[in-house]
Amino acid sequence: MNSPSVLAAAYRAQGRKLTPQRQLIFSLLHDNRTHPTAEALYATASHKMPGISLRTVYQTLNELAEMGELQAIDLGEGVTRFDPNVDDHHHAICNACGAITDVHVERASALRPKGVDGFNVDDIGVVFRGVCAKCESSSKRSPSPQVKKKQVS
Amino acid sequence: MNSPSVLAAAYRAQGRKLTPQRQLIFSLLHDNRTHPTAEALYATASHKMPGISLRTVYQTLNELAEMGELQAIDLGEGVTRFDPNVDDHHHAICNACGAITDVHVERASALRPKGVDGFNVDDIGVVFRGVCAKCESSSKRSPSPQVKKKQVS
DNA sequence: TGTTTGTTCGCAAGACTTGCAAATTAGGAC
DNA sequence: GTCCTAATTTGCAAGTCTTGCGAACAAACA
Repeated sequence: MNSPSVLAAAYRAQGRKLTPQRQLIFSLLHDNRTHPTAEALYATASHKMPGISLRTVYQTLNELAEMGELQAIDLGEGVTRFDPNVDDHHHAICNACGAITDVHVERASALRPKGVDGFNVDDIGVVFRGVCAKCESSSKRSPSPQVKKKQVS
Repeated sequence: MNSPSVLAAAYRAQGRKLTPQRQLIFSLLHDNRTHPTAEALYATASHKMPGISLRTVYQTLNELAEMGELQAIDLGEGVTRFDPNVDDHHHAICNACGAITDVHVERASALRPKGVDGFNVDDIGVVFRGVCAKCESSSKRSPSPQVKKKQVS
């Protein structure tokens, strides 16, 4: 995602207005690697700007996604998460703590589906599920499950 | 997924009852490659057994998923789909017609996430998005978009 | 400062799934 | 074949996440 100032310019260039709400959301998203949900961003935003509405957060996130400034991702949790990282990347999800990490996968773009003829691939998504280093080490003392149901496959 | 008769035995072995509703669902799922949603199965089931409830369909599907007889998959459409194919496989989704196809991916299990240390991979899911052969050829005459938002990445 | 749009906000509504309690029934005993 | 008991099925209400809508508001610009 571009920096808040670049986004501000992009918004103006498109005839969109630069409101305090939008600017706040830009800043909260900048360099954010937590893959927040709209609710999570709303919680943080409310802290800095009491009164901002969840509706506005959703709206701004959708705008940014449409503009290609961020990626809306759905990992099968029932909620949409937003990722400011729009470079080519994939995700690793910890089954214990739920943390989502952006990862690179070598030669991922070279993967091809077998068993289906003439399928024209536009996009490839790889999702790793497992246990992150932090949970791996702490689980030696206290296991902490956290996943509800089988997801993306 | 096992055959209806094997499932029947498995159910009895677990002290579960073999109801007509369950048997019907077993048969509808057998060799089903459409990745149906609960609603879709309910529609078909209702046809053969008027009065069956959507609640029962959901319940039975969840049971089967827990038993490992089928896989609940969420491709980010907002609905859960069920796949009787529990072998190691991945999915190709047509952005035009929405069809979901089971596919194999060579060396998929050898993929590793880069950029995250000590992540212990349990499961890898690959999703291909693009246009299937059928839509590819028909689009030469009539384009037919169908996707709402960006999904699994 | 005034005007014009684009925005924000709050609430209702929509889609999908599950919780719950009452009515029903499969499966085993007699 | 008849009973009994625990598992199931049902229908409805409730819960979660996200969007539609209309009124009030404010950024951008003359």
